[in-house]
Amino acid sequence: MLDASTLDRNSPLPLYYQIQQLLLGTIRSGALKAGQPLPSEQEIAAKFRISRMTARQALKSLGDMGVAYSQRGKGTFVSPFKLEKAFRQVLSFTEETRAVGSRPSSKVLSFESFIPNAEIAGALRLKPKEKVFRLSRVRLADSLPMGIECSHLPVRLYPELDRKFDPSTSLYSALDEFYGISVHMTDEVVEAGLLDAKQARLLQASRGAPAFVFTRSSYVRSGEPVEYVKAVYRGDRYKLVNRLMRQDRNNSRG
Amino acid sequence: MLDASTLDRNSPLPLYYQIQQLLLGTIRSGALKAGQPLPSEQEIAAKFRISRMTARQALKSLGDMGVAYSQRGKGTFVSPFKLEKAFRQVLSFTEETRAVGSRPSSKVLSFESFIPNAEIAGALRLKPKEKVFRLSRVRLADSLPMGIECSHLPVRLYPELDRKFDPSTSLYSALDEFYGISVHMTDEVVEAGLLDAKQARLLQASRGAPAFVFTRSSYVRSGEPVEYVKAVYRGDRYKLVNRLMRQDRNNSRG
DNA sequence: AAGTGGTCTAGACCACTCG
DNA sequence: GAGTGGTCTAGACCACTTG
Repeated sequence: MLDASTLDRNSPLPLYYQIQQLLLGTIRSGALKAGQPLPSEQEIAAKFRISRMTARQALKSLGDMGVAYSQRGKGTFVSPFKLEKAFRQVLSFTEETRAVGSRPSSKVLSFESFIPNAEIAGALRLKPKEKVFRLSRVRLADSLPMGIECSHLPVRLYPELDRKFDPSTSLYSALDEFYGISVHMTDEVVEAGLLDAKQARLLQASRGAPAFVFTRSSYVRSGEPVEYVKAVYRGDRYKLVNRLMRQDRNNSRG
Repeated sequence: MLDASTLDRNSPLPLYYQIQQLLLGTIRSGALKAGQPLPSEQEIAAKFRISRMTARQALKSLGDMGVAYSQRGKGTFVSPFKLEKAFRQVLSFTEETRAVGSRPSSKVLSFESFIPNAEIAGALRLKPKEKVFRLSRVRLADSLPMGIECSHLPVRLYPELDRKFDPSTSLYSALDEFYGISVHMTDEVVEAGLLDAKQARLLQASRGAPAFVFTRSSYVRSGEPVEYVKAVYRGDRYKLVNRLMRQDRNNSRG
């Protein structure tokens, strides 16, 4: 396995990345378990006949991914934390629901364009009288109503979205596919609240039942806001799972 | 500013880190704004008379911190996202409260050791009949009750904690100082619920008011669990602020 | 003393972007 | 074509950990 012949020097994939994938494979296969040492930088460099800096880059990339961690003088070890699970990323309802093994679906309540109020216009940094699409949907997992989501999307960024987007599919996929806009970051505020009468009816729950209230602003890498969401989820069917890391002292000493 | 003389080659701090700090300073001072280009790798290397790889490491570290991002062929730019704020890290109540400019305090409800139930013992991976400390506190910000926290800590890891720890100080600081144990990661489950009669009384709120219910397991880097917390927070005084990043394609192509 | 990761050098070739 | 970041080399010295 750890052999120079397994590397393809003509591949467009960099050498460090090919090695990263090999090491990732041995970890995922279970051959290397949590806490066990990975091959050292010197060992990798020798076996693959590459420079130590390249071997180091492969191990470093595993560290950046959270799959391994290094200790000076000791070695590099498999991290006990599987961040493939439970790490909270920007996920659409579709992705999130599939990730837990359920089947996502939607019931569209409304899909229209209009000039929004100051809260929405401010969050999306709209010009005066600029329009947005508003897409309101009940979200279901395995046909059980989970929550109500109300997305606001600037018409300027998504011309003819109402004709191009099939609401039975993932909104994020459509935005990426049709407009080349992919969300890089989302800021989310979560509040604890109670369902009002209308929400309770749509979610087939009791009025006054506990609920999560989400307000989300999403941005592309340049910082431009591209979506503003208000959502209410049933407190009895929805849990938040967060993984929080302590500040890493590597790059911010002191 | 960008001058070889500003680097200290005898410092124990690495050169790339000194450069990182200089660049961070120009960004924090506002001299370099979101979206503007940082000096290129070649430029930094020339001005500081260091190798390009070292200049690259400085820029890379800013990228890892989320302060900047690089585009092949174009340059490295200041990220529009200030992750110094709102990025959700492992923070104690003390740290979190101070971060928003309020004064944290606590009222200790109980502090005792006992053999816990299966839920707690399982989360902390205790041996049969192994004891834990349980520290129950009402948490206050500027003297307003915010929530009730109930920490469980294995006695094995923290001998004589009940004598060493001053409950008016930060628990995390004490664990680090007295036992060299520093939390690396926390998995958190958040549920939406309602205050029961006892909780409402302790929090000076109404029974049935909306609330957050937290269950947190904290680990050191090796994966060993070191704390298990159950907490209830007032829904009207507490908000969760999360920052979610979309999966980065850098180190996990495909 | 031997092995480990952390830093650093002085080059090199490449793919990409932009004018 | 000039400038940028991405990758890679073949060395080097250091601090740290362990037997």
